[in-house]
Amino acid sequence: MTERAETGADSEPSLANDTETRRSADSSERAYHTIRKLLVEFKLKPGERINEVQLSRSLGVSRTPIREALNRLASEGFVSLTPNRGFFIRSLSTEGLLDLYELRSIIECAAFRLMCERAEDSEIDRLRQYWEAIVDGYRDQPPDIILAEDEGFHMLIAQLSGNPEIVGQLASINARIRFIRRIQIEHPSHDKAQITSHSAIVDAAVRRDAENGAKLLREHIEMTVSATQQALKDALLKVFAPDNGAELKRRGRTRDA
Amino acid sequence: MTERAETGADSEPSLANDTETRRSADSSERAYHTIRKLLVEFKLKPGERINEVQLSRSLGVSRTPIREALNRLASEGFVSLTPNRGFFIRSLSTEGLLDLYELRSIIECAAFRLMCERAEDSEIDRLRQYWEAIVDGYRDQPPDIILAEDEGFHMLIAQLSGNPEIVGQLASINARIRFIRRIQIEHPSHDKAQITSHSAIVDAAVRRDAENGAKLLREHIEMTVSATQQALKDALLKVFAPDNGAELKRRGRTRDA
DNA sequence: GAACGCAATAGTGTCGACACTTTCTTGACG
DNA sequence: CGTCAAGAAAGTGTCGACACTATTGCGTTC
Repeated sequence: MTERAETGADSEPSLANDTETRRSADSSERAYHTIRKLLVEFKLKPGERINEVQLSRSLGVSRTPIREALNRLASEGFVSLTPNRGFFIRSLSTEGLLDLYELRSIIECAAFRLMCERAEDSEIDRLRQYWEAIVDGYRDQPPDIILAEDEGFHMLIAQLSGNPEIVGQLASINARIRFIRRIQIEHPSHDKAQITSHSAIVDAAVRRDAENGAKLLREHIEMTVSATQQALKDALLKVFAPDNGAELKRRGRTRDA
Repeated sequence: MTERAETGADSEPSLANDTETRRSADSSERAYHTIRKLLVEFKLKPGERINEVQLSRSLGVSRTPIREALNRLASEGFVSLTPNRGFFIRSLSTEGLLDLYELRSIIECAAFRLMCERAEDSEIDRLRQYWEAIVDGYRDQPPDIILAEDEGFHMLIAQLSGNPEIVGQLASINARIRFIRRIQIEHPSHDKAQITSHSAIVDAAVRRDAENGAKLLREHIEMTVSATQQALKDALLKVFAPDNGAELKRRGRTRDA
């Protein structure tokens, strides 16, 4: 689940992202991942209009797979489509972000409760092991790894809920807030509070203390939300500062991943 | 079925939309709605493979808009896509259905709580009015109307939560279980329990009793789930019985069990 | 007679082209 | 000078065609 291979490795997207629908490494699929990455990394800026021809040149494929990818991204809320004007990058306003985090919190807390009810002991133990295996070196990892590990932790809880719809839904939400999470991780406000939170959550899981665990989880998410808000402001400043983006708008192809 | 587009691509009155991203009445959009309707009405049977060429002939457009629609439907969980074999109609097994209902219950209960916290008095009153306006003739309406009214009731709660992500998510879930709901409405097991449930939920909303209302809502949904399971079995029997369906595949062979 | 392989067919994935719509440019008019 | 309109340019929406993959059907071999 945890989507590795998103950073540099271009050839193997793998990953069943929101449903368990498998896709191969055809152009359409690659386009999907590449564009999503561009969005997540702010290479394509919020509010901007997407030029299909330019994109298709950049990626070296025709417009057909580009449009298929964009349609998919539209269903997932990354971009929006206005009839005869094309796709626009959805600007994630602060309030929109809060809404997403709120939904995430709802779903994760419910997942935790279900996990406490249903999961086997061995599964709960897998959660414990997962966290213990990474907790030591957690802070020393590069941001991408921290991000993946953090996301993996939360996704594992979702999986242990036993409800694949929850897994899919959470995966979709995570994809949309991933760039924010990453920004937050790199921001100075990111500290070890995360670590203690996760450990406490694992403890609650082991004790099958649904009530407490859900509460911890909710607080954990709320905490990161407030930390994230400042990080978001800083990030937006950075993104719209001169000299940063604008590499995709050049006539020539942008070499990418 | 509802409409056919012949050679003349004239301006046609469009079709009702249901989610956030607005689209116009282009082929792609029409294809989306038409195919979704086919799915919802079991005209295309679960598990079946979708033949793009056949479909495009049926709808009188080329494969491109068909594929765009199918991609969208895939993101939403209606169909699945396997790499070089095409789109398949997702068979909603009983357990898959339970998962969906569970997710729905989670989200709706949360929405109710948020509504109790945040909604204006006037908004809560709108919910009350909505229900009171339809409760009298509720049982005498044709199934489609009952379905719409019921769905509208639940969607209104989602809207009053003030979180558009919740609204969108619930709308997507509703679309996927709509055909089941409809079947259940037509089934003898559908009775006035629905009505009393809804009324009690409205009462709780007016009192802003989040805890009680969420509980009622959960029980309400759980109740319909169990009622639905039997209805689903009956419906599947009906669908796979001879002489029904099979109008879209005129010259094909029907070779399944 | 059954398993295997090979040819023929059906079907998806992608492409380039074109029609139609929106946006930009330019020049006339007040 | 600013406004507006007509034409040009850019861009999306859809189409038909073709390459490549999966599947089916047929003939061969054991």
